[in-house]
Amino acid sequence: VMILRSRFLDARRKRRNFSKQATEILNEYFYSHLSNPYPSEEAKEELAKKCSITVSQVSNWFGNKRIRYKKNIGKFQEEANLYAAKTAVTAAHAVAAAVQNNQTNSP
Amino acid sequence: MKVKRNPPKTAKVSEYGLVGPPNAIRTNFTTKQLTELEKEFHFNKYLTRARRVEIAATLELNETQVKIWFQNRRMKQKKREKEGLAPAPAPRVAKEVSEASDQSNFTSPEASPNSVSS
DNA sequence: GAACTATGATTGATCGGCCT
DNA sequence: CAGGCCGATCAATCATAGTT
Repeated sequence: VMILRSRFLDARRKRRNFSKQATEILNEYFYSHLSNPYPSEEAKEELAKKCSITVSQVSNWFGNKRIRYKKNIGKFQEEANLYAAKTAVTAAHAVAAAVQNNQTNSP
Repeated sequence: MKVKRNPPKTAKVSEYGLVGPPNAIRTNFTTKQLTELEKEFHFNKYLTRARRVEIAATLELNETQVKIWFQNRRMKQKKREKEGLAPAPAPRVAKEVSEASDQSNFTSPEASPNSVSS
């Protein structure tokens, strides 16, 4: 009878899911840094700005993501591949642009 | 009560090798304990050795638990202060999908501890 | 519309670093 | 050198939003 679960002191816990694009940005960072998914304070601030959320929320997101990812890597495999591919495409575009720029610039 | 990890700062955490101390129970503080701790915190943000011993005895907690509670509590407060002071960047995200993001954020942090024991 | 899942937030506790 | 604090993180859990 001592184990009381009067833990609902969190009236402010009115959570709101992040926008689709915010999640997109966060996942992109997470999967492109999968070997070390620990954004620096600066990186967090940047992400926060891009996602229109607070730095704390970015921290929460990464904290949850890291734990949940390692808890069940399999469940996130699909997602991982998806973002890996996306990053690859982005990189390819960057390379292409660089090449183009190099050609028009070198006599 | 130990969860050995290896959060790499200057290394890689590649394989999240399961660290496995079988025991690691997260003690649940009772409402009374939390109330007392909170009360003490508002009196002093920092504890003296003597006060810590006293509180630990009164609430039936380790000195470590009391110490840690205060540390966490201070961090919590700091976070709150920081959060509550600059939440209104109103960048017109003039793009496609973006629902109304209302943030009734004002300078009113704490709520009242309600203990509605059944 | 209940049952289940996804997800953001909270928090006791640990880790490493720094300071006293 | 021991002990405390800070900052970041973990890990389990809560409560709600979104699915089925």
